[in-house]
Amino acid sequence: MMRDKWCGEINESHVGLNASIAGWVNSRRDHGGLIFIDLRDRSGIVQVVFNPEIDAKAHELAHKIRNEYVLLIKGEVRKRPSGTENPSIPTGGVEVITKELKILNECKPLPFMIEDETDAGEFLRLKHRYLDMRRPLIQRNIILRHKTTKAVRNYLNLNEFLEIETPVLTKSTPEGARDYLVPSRLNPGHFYALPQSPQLFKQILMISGLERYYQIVKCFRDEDLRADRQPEFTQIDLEMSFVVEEDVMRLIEEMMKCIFKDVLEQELITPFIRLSYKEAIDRFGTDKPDLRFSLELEDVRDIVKNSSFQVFLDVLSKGGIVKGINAKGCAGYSRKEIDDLTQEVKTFGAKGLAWIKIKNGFESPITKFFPAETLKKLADKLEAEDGDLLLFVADTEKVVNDSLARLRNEFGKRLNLIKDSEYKFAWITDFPLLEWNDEEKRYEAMHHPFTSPREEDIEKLLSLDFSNLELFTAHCSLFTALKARAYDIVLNGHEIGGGSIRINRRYIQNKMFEVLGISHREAEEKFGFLLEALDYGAPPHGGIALGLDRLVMILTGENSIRDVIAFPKTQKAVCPLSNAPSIVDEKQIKELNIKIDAKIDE
RNA sequence: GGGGUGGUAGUUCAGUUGGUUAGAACGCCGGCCUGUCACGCCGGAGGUCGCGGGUUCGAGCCCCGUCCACCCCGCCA
Repeated sequence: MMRDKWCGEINESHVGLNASIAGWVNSRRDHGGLIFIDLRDRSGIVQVVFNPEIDAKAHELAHKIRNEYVLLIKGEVRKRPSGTENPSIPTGGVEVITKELKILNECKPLPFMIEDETDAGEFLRLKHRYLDMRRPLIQRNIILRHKTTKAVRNYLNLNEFLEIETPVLTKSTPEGARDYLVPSRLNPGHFYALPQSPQLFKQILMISGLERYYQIVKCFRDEDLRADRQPEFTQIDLEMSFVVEEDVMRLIEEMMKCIFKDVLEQELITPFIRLSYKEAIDRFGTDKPDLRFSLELEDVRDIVKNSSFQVFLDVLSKGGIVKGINAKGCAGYSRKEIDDLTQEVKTFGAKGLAWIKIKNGFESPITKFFPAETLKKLADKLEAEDGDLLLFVADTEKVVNDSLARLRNEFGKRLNLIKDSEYKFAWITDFPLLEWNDEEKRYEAMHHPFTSPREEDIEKLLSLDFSNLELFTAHCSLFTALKARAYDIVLNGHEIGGGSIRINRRYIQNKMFEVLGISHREAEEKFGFLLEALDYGAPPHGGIALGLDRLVMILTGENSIRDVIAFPKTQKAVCPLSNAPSIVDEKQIKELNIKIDAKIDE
């Protein structure tokens, strides 16, 4: 080994000893006589001193040292002279007096400075990710991610799970996200798909009798990006046989306990809160509520129907809803501030935002449509006090809930209702089995097509006739009443995972495909191997997949999963470091029997 | 596909009503400096104002288009 100590581990106990350390020059302070250098490696920073009276040669050489030069230093650990200690770093009581300096490599002037509080643009940071990742903050994130996967593996290994790999070159499936496709050279005109998740394979593993499977695995979805969505992302994927919902949820609760203990040294309280999908939507407007604060939505239909406010009445007559939220203490909001909030809800399709300020009475352009008694009831319902701002949205259920859920989160932040370092888990259960897709005019699986309906809904499902569209629509309410054996896990307002108990009987799976409008032939083509496997003694099974990137993002307190991924992509799914994707040689394309039909800017 | 914000020195930004030579800080280069740790002091270099077009006597600034980045909607079982 070139070195025998890490920079960050040097302390008072090493005083008087010789040490070899290596690392990068974090900063230099050249006094002409004495030269100080902060040397950094993964473990931390230690001050190195060059004194011409101790080693004139090293001192001379040290003049040319610049930031991020790579050095090997041999020297003596010394207590710093009294009064020159630096309490702001862990090694601040000591320093290394250089007796031998070796410059292992030089470094050009940097495109941006390497410091935790960098203000460099993100694109630049990603382009030079190797420099960005030298920042202790990013290193901390990467290390924390490692600790998380280590805790996961420890826990699952102890619980008889087997880590099993599944194919990356796999089959395109019709449901779900857009696939990334890989052309097959050996099979002209045929394509693999990169897996959106190992869903089918993990079910096959259960049918194979392997009982408990897990994998920390890359998944791929060719959809547009967000702060918490990358085209390739990592799941903690697991599946178990002979279990019901409760078993999977308990297992994950225990796993989270281990993660929090190992990674954050925190005790989690279990079981986590359980909310039905309906309750989550009713109270918070979303199936991923942030439970660190209350600020709940209130349904005010019954109250506002006693008004002459046509906007509300129209919505109600069309079967829409009206809900409100109380922005505590915001009665002082200006016209512009309310306009900005209105703009915010318009992105969800809301046509407007009704407001009432509580200021020694009711102040609002709409009060004239409301009898005094009705206003009083509204205020009571929203527990309004003097100084509050009441906000209402009237529209379809979806628009109202989406809009107010956003406002709720916004006010959670603005009103400082959210404590950092607080973690609120919840399980969301009792999801509808099906969801109407208005674009395709058909029902879709809310979770995925392999999710089992509730036991008591199976008979209902089987008895229904889906062959004709009219009956289909006539039975609308029946379909939406069907519940899935699915569960999502939510942490601080982020969906960090979801799973279900799967269908393990062929006839039920067949029926599901029928409901989803997937023809017998298509089902055979796309999922035939699973369907067939179901015929050969498929055990009851279920599982879950957790988004590792999102989980680690929350554990590190970051706002984007890009900060917890070593090599993330930009919003256009470009890797600024490698410049992928790129055009390829004509020859490569030809070998794949593919023709490009696109204008390409080189 | 849509909405929003941004793009000026290596970096982060400022740049007035369209008007002379486009500034600051940090970084970089040279010099001085033996207790600094945001070292200090003196001096210096550094610009295709994202790109293309237009309006104008004159554009970093106004208009049109385009590219890129970030946030959001759609989309993401």
